[in-house]
Amino acid sequence: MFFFFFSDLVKMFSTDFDDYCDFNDSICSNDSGFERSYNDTLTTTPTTPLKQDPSDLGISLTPGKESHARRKLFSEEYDYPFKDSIETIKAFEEHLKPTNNTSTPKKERKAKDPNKPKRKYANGKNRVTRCKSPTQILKIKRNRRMKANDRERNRMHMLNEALDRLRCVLPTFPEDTKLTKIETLRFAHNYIFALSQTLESLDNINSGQIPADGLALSYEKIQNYSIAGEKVTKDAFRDMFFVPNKSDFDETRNHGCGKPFTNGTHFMQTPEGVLISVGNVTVSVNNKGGNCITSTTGTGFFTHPATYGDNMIPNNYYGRPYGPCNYNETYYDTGNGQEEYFNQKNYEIFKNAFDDAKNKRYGKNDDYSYVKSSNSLLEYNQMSSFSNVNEYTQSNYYYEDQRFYRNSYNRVQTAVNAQM
DNA sequence: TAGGCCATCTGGTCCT
DNA sequence: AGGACCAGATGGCCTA
Repeated sequence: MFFFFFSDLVKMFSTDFDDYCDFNDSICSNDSGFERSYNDTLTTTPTTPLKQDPSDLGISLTPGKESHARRKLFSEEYDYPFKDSIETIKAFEEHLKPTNNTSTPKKERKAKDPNKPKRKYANGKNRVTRCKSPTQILKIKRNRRMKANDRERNRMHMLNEALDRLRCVLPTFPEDTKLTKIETLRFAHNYIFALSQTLESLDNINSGQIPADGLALSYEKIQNYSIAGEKVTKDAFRDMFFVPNKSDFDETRNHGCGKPFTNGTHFMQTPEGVLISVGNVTVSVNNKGGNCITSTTGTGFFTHPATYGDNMIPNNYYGRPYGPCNYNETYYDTGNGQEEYFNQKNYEIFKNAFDDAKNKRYGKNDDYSYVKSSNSLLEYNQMSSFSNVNEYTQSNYYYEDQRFYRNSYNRVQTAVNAQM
């Protein structure tokens, strides 16, 4: 990366000598903003423990008293983003330094006279600082401002890098859509919430606190679930998980995206575990190795067609049909007379299918482009701004859960399964 | 052209 | 004094 801007070069080679000196003072000297902020981080030993690991997301799992200590942003290990410009500056400094071949020979220093009394300097109140001219004050201020700008720029770059790392670990889709900052944070919040709820439900099942045929979670429980002191309301929950209003559920077509289960919740207990509906993703965790994520994003395959035969029958669970990892049928009929749970093999299939799907274009409706052109990403995620239900269901493959229509669509490749 | 998103600059505040 | 953090202002880019 090269952060040396043309305007800087103009300054550097400005015809105004004072301007040049100002610039040289602030940038090219040992007191430059770039150099100081970089070198300081290499030499300064911080008094407080720093989060210096670049891979550290800055998240502490052990809550403690928050320290207000200021932290150094960079460490030796950190790949400082302005190295190139620093090297450029250093090179330019070297260029400015007089060489040994100068035509004006250096003056020999006079030897110090040991008998000469040392000059005394005033301290404290008696010390009088030398008056600075307005030009000098201006230079100092300008220098400080440039250094502060530099630090601020670096700080924001670090923040953006952390956001990028966060984006990488979120199961976002479609894959080629980059979440904005606020969307990234919201989604991370929701994702953690969903996972924690899933784990909690599974723990309750395993400990026998909740009967398998009961409801693990309800809206009321969710409402009382507090995250960082903030209560999750019913509407907020719906928005958080990108699901449409329940009234959007199309009974006649018996499909929809991210609709709640027919018991009114997004969580479903099964004898094998728990199902959680998060937008257009269904997460299933059970105790028989059949954990899976099912998504209807059109970015992957439901499973490899050869994995099971045509006698894979969509089941109905409380009126909400779904495929594998379900209540009544915890295995696949492979078509070879074998019953097969999700396993490593299926996981490999998923991975391969997902890679294949990256390059796959879709059919006549060109669903994704339609989604992108019809609604902003925010609407797409929140699913809260749709005034027209049809706009949401869209009559395309993306928002129709193809699992419901397996017989008619015959394994349309619009869903993804993954072993957790 | 308006609105959303983003990067950057800037001055203020708090802390060491 | 200087660094970290914050929020407001501003301008550029992109899209509907």
